[in-house]
Amino acid sequence: MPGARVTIKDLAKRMNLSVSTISRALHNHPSIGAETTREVWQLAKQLGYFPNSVASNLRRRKTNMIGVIVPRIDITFHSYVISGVEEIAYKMGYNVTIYQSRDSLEREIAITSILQTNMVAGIIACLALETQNCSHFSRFNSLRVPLVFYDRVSNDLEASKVIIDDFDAASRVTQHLIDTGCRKIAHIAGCQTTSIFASRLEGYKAALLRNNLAFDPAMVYCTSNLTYEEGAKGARKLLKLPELPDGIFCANDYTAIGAIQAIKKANLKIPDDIAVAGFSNYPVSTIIEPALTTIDDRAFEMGKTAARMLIRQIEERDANIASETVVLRTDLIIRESTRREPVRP
Amino acid sequence: MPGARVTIKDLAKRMNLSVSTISRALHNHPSIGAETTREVWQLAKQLGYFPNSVASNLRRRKTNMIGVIVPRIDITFHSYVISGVEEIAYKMGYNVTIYQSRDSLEREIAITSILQTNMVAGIIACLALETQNCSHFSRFNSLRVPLVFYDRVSNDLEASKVIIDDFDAASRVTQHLIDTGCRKIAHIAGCQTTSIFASRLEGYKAALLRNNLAFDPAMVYCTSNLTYEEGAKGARKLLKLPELPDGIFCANDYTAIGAIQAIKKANLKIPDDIAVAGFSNYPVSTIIEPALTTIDDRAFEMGKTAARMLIRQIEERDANIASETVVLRTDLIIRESTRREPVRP
DNA sequence: TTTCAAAAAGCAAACGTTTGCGTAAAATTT
DNA sequence: AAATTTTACGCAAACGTTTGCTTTTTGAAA
Repeated sequence: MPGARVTIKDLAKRMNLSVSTISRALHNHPSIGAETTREVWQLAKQLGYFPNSVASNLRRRKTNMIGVIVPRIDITFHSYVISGVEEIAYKMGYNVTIYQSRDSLEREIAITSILQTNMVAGIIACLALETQNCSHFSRFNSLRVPLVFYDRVSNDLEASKVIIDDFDAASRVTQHLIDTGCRKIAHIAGCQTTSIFASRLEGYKAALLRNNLAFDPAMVYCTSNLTYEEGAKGARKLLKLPELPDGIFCANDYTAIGAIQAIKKANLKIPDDIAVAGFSNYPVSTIIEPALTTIDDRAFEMGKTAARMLIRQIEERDANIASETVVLRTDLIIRESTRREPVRP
Repeated sequence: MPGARVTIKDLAKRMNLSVSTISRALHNHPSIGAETTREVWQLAKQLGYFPNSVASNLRRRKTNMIGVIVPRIDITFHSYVISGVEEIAYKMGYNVTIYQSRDSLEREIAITSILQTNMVAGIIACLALETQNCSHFSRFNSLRVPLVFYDRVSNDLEASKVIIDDFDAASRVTQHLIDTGCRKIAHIAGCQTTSIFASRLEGYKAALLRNNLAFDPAMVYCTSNLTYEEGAKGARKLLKLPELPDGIFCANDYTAIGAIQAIKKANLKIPDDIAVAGFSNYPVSTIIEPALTTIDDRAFEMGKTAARMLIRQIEERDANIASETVVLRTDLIIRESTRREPVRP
């Protein structure tokens, strides 16, 4: 950024003061006279001075940059999280730089290197689907760069986390399906090496067992990506079972919507023949017909919380905060896709 | 970022070489012996050296940071643009930092100041709805920081732009409605002080006139935000007109979806009673029933293009590229919401 | 008037790189 | 063998701040 950038030195020269005095004046340091301080500020404004944060960062050996690693920005959930992070960061004087791992471990590793050379003050990350081992993040422990994982987190690394209780949420959705009379509930599941999706499956199972309903592995369709297409495909497959399910709990809203459309195409009624529930409360869940029952995963809140936790750790580094884990409350949002007369046998 | 960070000095000490030699070796400078270079790299790796880009940026007086200002991250369109920007930036070795203006002029101004102190190498921005006057961006001209606007651009400022031809696209959508037999076409419009929305209205008008159809101001419903709710509200209002429209062109997909649901609620058939078209080709436009005819505004492409243009300007600064404007091709995507038998009177 | 403390400002080093210029040794040419 | 070029590296300043320590100035106490 060349051009005629005004520096602290220019101000010093113009006022016959030393650069240290100018610097202190601009920080309203008490050891500088009130009069001088005022004049410095005035001249700075007049000359269009802007502090150079690069120089400042170098000297102070810290930046106000928060590095955020998301699988993809254009997934609704993550765009909400980022929005929340930016909201808090902006208020607190931090900048947010974004990197997409695109669910690739290789890329995630490369990004951690970039973050290290960029001297970020802290990191917020959601692990790539491919990532099993998080050793590439461990360097930040020794560098004492705080790290907050959200949603897809790592358990084999000392780091803060903000998550939802996927087990509990899944179990509540399933219970809701049961409460509305479903007895043969299928599940369209995500990649089972990812803990949140494994937990959702477990929550589903637990609810079944709790209600003395048999768990049937044939009723679980595993996807790798939880896309709309996979949802539709899963539903079509479930519809070919000898015994049709009367409810489907999908591990996210995309698959739920795919499933709904596949079911409608098969001329079955939702929720009467099959009730469908999703997970995430994406905006589209109110658009689909019937509107989708789902779990609000509080993405925006998750972003804000992650940012607050991170900034606190950055600023109270001396306090050496032990890493903490926050579990956000989730809400079950009941809509038309499961709204049928409660049946009590 | 404290902790035991290894610097170039440490390497120099360990190898009894000067820091300049190390620096050059790490850049594979030809004036350093091949043997030495190899050894330096090896030691760097062994000691876990990472360059400090803050120091490097200061010395080189430039960063590899691209500042992106979007109205909101969680709007589908912008999240796609950002994704495209990040994609290119990552490949070219640039970092992307994101700021949300939340359509507030005040905040947009504050962000430009932040970008200036952060010494960004270049800026990609979509103007806030509130922004009429862009003088707060003009500082980057004198600082010689390249600037690329996308979608909502400014005409009273020397800067590159990547846009779509809103007039043409709107005119094509409208023509399509006419071709399918619509004769009384309404328009749900965006905020008319924003040029893209004004152009869409103009394109709509032009198509009408070209086909000898009267333009009726009562057939235009102006919204400020183009939200789902406003779309529904606009449709309800249009349905109360003495003469019902037989087609509605909506300035974006959100309003189109709102309109579709309002129309369905009024027990009118889409597209038979009223055909509906949107603008943007959001994912939800394939989910809504009937699927929505719309314009693909190529958001991801727009982001990639903006990033490429910006980076070229950053790197060829000497060449002093005159600002350029790129108009992206748009595609009319025809779906069920307008698919009716072509009527030729 | 001398003494001393407080207030206000300056000096200079440091942050970790990059880079123009200078120089010694080695290799090449006369 | 001397002169010249090439190769490989070092010196030191610079980028724009921040900050520990020192110095000067001012006003009050002795």
